[in-house]
Amino acid sequence: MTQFPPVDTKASFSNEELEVLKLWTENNTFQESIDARAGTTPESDYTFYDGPPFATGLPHYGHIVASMLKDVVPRYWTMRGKHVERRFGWDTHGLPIEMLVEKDLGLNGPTEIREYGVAKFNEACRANVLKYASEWRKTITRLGRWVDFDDDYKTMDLPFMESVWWVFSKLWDKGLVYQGVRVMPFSWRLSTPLSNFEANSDYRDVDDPALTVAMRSASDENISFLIWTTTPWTLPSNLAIAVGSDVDYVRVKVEEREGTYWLAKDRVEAIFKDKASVIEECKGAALVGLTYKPLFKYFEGHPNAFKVIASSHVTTESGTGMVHMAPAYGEDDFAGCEKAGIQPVDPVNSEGAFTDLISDYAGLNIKDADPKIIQAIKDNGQLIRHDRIRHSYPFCWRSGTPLIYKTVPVWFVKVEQLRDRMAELNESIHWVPGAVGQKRFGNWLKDARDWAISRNRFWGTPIPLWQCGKCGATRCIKSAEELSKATGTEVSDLHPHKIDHLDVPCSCGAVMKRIPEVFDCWFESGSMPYAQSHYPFENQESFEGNFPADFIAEGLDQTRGWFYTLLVLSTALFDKAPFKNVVVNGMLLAEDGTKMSKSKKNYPDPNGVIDRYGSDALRTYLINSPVVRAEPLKFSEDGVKEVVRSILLPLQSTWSFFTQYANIDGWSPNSSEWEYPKLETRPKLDRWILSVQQSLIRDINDNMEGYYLFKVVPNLLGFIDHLTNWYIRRSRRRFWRSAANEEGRFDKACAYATLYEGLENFSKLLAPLMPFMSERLYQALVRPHNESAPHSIHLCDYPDSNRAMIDVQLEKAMAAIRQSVSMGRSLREKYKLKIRQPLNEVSIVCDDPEVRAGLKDDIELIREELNVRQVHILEDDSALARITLKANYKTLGRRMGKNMKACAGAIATWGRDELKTLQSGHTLNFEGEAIGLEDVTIERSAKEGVVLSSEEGLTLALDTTLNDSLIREGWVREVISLLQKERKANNFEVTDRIKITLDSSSQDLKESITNAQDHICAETLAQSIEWSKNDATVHTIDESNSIQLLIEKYP
RNA sequence: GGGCCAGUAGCUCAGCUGGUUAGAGCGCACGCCUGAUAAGCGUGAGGUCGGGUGUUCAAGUCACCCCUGGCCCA
Repeated sequence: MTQFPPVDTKASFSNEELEVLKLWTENNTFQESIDARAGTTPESDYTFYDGPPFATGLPHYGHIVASMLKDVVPRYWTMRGKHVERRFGWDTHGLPIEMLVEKDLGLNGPTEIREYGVAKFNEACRANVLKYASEWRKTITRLGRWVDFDDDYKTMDLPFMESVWWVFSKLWDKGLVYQGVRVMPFSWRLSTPLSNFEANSDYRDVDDPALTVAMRSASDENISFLIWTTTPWTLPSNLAIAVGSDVDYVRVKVEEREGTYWLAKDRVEAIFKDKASVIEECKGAALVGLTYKPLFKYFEGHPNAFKVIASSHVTTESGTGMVHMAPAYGEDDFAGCEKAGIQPVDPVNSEGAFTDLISDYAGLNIKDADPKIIQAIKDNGQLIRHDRIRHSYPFCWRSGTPLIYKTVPVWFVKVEQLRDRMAELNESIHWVPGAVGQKRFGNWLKDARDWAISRNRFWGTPIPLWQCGKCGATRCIKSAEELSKATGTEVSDLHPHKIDHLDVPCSCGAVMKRIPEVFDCWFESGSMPYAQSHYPFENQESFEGNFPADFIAEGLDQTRGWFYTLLVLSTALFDKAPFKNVVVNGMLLAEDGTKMSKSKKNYPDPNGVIDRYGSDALRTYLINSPVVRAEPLKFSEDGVKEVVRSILLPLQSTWSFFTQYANIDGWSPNSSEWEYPKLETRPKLDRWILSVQQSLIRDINDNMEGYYLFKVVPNLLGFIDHLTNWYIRRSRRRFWRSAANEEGRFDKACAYATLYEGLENFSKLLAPLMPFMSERLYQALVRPHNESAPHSIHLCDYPDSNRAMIDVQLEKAMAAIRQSVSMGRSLREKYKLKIRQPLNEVSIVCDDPEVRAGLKDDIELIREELNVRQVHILEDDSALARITLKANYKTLGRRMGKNMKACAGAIATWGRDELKTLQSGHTLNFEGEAIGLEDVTIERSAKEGVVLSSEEGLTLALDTTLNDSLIREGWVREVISLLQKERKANNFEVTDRIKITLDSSSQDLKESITNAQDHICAETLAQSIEWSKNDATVHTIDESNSIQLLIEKYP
């Protein structure tokens, strides 16, 4: 009869996982895991927010890491009894999809999109944005992530967009929204601002004019300030000169030139070679406030302008160290002038031509105007140098024209006003790792600036502001219904092309039109807590009961992204932090440390890795990597393989071992044939492994509750070592031996019960991390024998540590035993004595009486492991080791101070006598200070044939002398081992009986074997041993003895 | 240019509020057990803790400066 399904150790983990997926789908297990925990109290709810990804490409490792975190934590809390809803989110608006669609349609920028038709364009975006959604679903599901794809949220859904409007309207009502300008990369060819990302995508090396221009002091015609620029067209808009406060400046007289010039000291040689002589020198701060005559007349009299101002961005690496400031055309210029109270002027239109403000060049493209401007300065005598420079400059990646930086009107949210409160609320968030929240995020909050939330694009949530062309009134529309009422038109879609034709009547009698901008898509993802539930239009109660989220997870790059926008909006709306716990993951790099790159193919396809090693292995590899501590991970397929080797295979092997023997013995947890022994009646080894397991459960729960996920796998590895390399190894014989008598049968029952409980608990511990392997264990071991057990492990409760089962003394003693065995092996290695060679005795010395008692209690175990006839546990090691004492710097350091070195020197001369004094409770004196037992550490040096492990306070000596009896016993062990190997080589079942035929030329060996015949037969399940000549392989036992052996199955 | 993180064995990483023999895994060398497992087990070699200066009786750990790499911002 088979109680447990046999384990196919040849099967691939990946294929077995597919079976598990099938099981979950058939039983609708995910949904049940949520429903089963649905409680009536808010405390039973655990809220998780999914940060929405963009599905404009296939999921890569970064998404897989995030998905894994977003699965492990919710699974854990579900098993802890929480009701955890998990809705998948999609980011659907914004540039990534617009760019793809532009490319598909062969369009170039806003002008062409308008010609093509915004409606058609937007519908194309809508149709394409979820192109990869099914691939995503497939990969994420295969990874084992449980998340609801059916009840997902998309930022382009009407309810979502309507909630975004509501969020915005709240900000509007609170007076947190205003219109301003911002300097952005701008393509005059396409008449549109670009994102920084776009501006970075096409840098080219180009030649540009580099002008050094003299700005004449307003008070003294003969003094000039030297500025430098590569964009002559910005000179008519110059409004200030910036200097660095701490930079050294000089005024110089130059050979063959009239007047004197101010410039940075470090730049004199670069500009004037050796022709300049210094007249005056000072720090930049001393120049601030000096005034100069405008280079052109167009903006004469501009308030606060034409002064020297201080700015932190000034360097002396190029130019003159005095920076030309045209605030409309550079971000630094803008910021510097804003501080100095200088409003920007912008005489360039959106096609890149000068406006009427610059009367001489009106209508001329700025690049075409460059030569004329240069000529004008030259004619004035203010052009000091005219060079050409080759530098890297951004180009419009669409039209191939040079970009300019230019102010554009933008809608802002007043984040600066919320800044302090945001920092306070941030304190309440549990960040993992902590430094990301305190340092990186905290610093970012400290100098947060107002947030530009508008974009001049098409596919997005429109900003719901309508403005009157006549009176200038602005109205914020708060819902689809309000828009319907105001316009008398049914509204079922809020996208710009569906509503922009709707005019809202103004109280002045004219009509209001919607402003052209759409929201920055970060505004939408920051609105996600409200918008995914269509709050406040629906689900008011459930939202308010579950806000803020218990947990979110995203990558380090989201510090300025999602984490930030969530906090801004929740602070403004609810004065609350939007989430309580956040795990931040690092970036994934290719194995060589460079960025993962599709074109370089420097990383393996994720689906391929899952096919080869399975999702459990990939998940475990990732969660045990630096990436979970927000550090970068160099992804290595070998690392995934290593997880299979170090965790999955040992575990499978243990499972298979258990199954094999349980089926032979007909054991099952509720079998009427077998007694089920109480824990306290079981042998020490059993109580030990279960104690270790309870300690493990305690540690894992502590780490999971603190979201320290990276600490979990090392815990698991430690347990697997204890289980396989000690518990099972030590228990093998217990499973195997015949259970003929009462005692043997009871011991066997203990072993089965213990290993079974160990495996059951361990599989539950693994469940959140390795949902597949744990399910397989559960289905094979637990389900068939417990009708009331839930049908999936993921419906079970997570193990809670039973402190009563933890026996600290026992764990300590066992650690000492393992250490002793390891030391014994080390000595055998040193003296080339293999384990099969029995030895006379080993002595173990330990000064801790409790550990000593533990060792004594398990003397038989040590005897067996080290294959010695006698084990002595001793208190006094004077026969084995020399002793020196050493100062305990930690306790003495503070007391001794400068005397520490002398004191350590004195203690080093002490020996056994001094130690005895200290051990008897007395103290010794050093320069007036009393030194007690706590203040010294005992250092032992081994005598010959002895090893020491100071860590465990253990000393071990091995008697390495051999005699005839020991040698002969070794031969027998050797022969048994050869016979077992032979059984295995012949693929015999472990229960097969055999017949042995031996042949040897050595009379001594024959004699020894004959004397031990019964023992050999019992060990190898042999019915008989015969001697006869045969030509089997010759096995060497030692220099003078060899043997040939044959075995056959006994009929 | 700024903020943050990292730099420890050939590789990937631990190392608590400073305390004296700096650890683990992989790889390497050598060896070993086995009636679950060779995708096993053990032992060993291997480090001027990125560089410098300082604080201290004592620095991988604290401070300052510099170098290299990453993320974000400018």
